[in-house]
Amino acid sequence: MAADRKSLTKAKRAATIDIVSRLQRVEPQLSQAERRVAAVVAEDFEGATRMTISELAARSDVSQPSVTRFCRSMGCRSFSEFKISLATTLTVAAAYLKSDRVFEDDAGQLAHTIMLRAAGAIRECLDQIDTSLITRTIEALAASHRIDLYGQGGGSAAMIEDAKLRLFRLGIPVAAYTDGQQQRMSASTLQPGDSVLAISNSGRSKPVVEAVEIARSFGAVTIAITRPGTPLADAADIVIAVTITEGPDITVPTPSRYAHMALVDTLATGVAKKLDGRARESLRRVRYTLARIGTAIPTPSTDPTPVMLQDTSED
Amino acid sequence: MAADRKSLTKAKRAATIDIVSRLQRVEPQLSQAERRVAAVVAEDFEGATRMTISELAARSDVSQPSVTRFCRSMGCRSFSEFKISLATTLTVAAAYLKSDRVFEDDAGQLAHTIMLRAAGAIRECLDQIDTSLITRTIEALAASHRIDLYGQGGGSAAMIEDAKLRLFRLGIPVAAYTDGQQQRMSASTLQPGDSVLAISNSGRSKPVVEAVEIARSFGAVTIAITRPGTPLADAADIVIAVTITEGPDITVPTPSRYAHMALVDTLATGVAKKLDGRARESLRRVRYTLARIGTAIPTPSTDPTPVMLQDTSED
DNA sequence: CAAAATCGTGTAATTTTATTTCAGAGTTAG
DNA sequence: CTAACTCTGAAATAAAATTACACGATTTTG
Repeated sequence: MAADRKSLTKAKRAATIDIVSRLQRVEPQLSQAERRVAAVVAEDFEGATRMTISELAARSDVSQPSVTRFCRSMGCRSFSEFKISLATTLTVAAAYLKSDRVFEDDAGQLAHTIMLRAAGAIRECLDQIDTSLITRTIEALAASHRIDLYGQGGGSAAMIEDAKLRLFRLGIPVAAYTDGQQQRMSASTLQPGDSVLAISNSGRSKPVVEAVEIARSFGAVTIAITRPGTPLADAADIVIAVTITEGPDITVPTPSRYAHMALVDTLATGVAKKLDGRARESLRRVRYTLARIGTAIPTPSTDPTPVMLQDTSED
Repeated sequence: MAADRKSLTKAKRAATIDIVSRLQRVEPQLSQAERRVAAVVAEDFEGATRMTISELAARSDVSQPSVTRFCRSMGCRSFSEFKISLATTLTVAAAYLKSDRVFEDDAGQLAHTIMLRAAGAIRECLDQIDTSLITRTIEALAASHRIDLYGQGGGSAAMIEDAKLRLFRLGIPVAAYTDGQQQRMSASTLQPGDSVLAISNSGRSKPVVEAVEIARSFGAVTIAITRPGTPLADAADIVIAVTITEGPDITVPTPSRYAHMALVDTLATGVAKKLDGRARESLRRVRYTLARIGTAIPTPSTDPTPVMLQDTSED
């Protein structure tokens, strides 16, 4: 009884965190009926959050009071408190703890998991960036006569492509290379006043590292968005270090791309602000041109579509 | 039909997430009593998850049925469902914007703004997706003999490129076209059993719309990730509607790309789960091959770097 | 402008859900 | 074998949530 009271007190605080692992921990101390409830809950955590006490009791083949007792044993004051705690736990778990258990049956769950992780990556990135490096990078890019972008492999290649557009729109001479050979070739034509921006999640893409080393040897400012402590990080002048937690499930795409893209957006916007007049004029021209060609003629309907929507320059 | 889809979407969405932004969105449509409830909830989301209906009614100074009606207006079937949804949302929200970091300098503020908006776009997307369409799309893609990806303009082109990699890694014959001419050419070689996935933020990229129409006429399943009510949305069989709030500043890249990428990741993961064995084997081979060539040889140092990090397949 | 229809709201009834009480069954210890 | 104890569910109770309904305010319509 004394132990009971004590655990209850402790539970009070712990109840807000991780019901799932708590369930596993206290499981041996549960009575038979309670254990049956635990089993049913464990079998479908998600569903448990939507059950009423009578439903759960019926499924567990125990009485309703036993369910209430179970909740108390779990450190919750009531059944509904238990449900709320469980729901909270599951949400966190979806993204971080049980990352490879993706509910294939429910597309909503899947989307939820993926997107939560994506947003998490961006947040993680925001938490760890060194703003002084961002400032330096923006200055370097804004002052560059020419910018080369290097990335290899699918994810980074796409990000490089996107980065090209971001900078290109500002009227900066920029080129993106995803091929190792071309990267090295381009790198050897760089000179002081030029910059290289290399993106690699692993930081171990050999061609990229080599190209960066070449670029550096020719006096270009080399900037890398990558993991710290990797060959690429060692090779570059300015290293924007990003470490994103990866899930173990290989079928889930890495969320680091979101962080990289967010960084590129930040840099591009920073450069745009720095160049202001010039960049704005470039952007204006790009938009104007696109509005006239290669686009469906805006339907003059009653549709109150804002002008923005007819702009395809952001496609 | 439009009304049909809309109501279906709304009903389906109920089970999904982000009550908070939905609250803000539907707020103007609420009645006076409901709005009072909304105000009380908004004032203390956290606390609302622990209130009973009578408590909430008393605090809002409305009757209990009004609270129930409020929950229905929010797309929940019952008060308790509302509470669970709210609890989930809060947890998600915490994960999305829990960066307590305060930035003093300009670069930091910039990064903060950009990244918050990026995360916001993903959340917005999560809030508005119709999960049944996601399911249908995953099924269509998984069953396809061949998949064509169309996107034009910078942002979408990069996303298409990324999507190609995601699907390609699963062992699916996939091709990405960013050129209008090529899109049309490829589209006319499609046949029943093939699919097209088109991405466009504006939904008005003429070549893409035309290519989709051609593909459709040849019996391919056409899927579009775009804004609802646009030419592209009209042209495709399955429309995954995404409307992302755009900022007025033209120097800031559109955040819709994050949403599109997240959707592609969701679809790709869904397809991977569906194909499971086959996809896993493909992924394994891709990784194995990449681990042997084109990569820096892992330094056999004391560095406790997990194996994952030496994998460049996700670059 | 008045009658009708509609909408929003609360009261009261009803149903559903959760908790407490209590007694019986099973278990262990002396 | 019995006393003390634990576990459990039935039943009672309390609480919570929903439905049905009616009243008053507003808008619509002839």
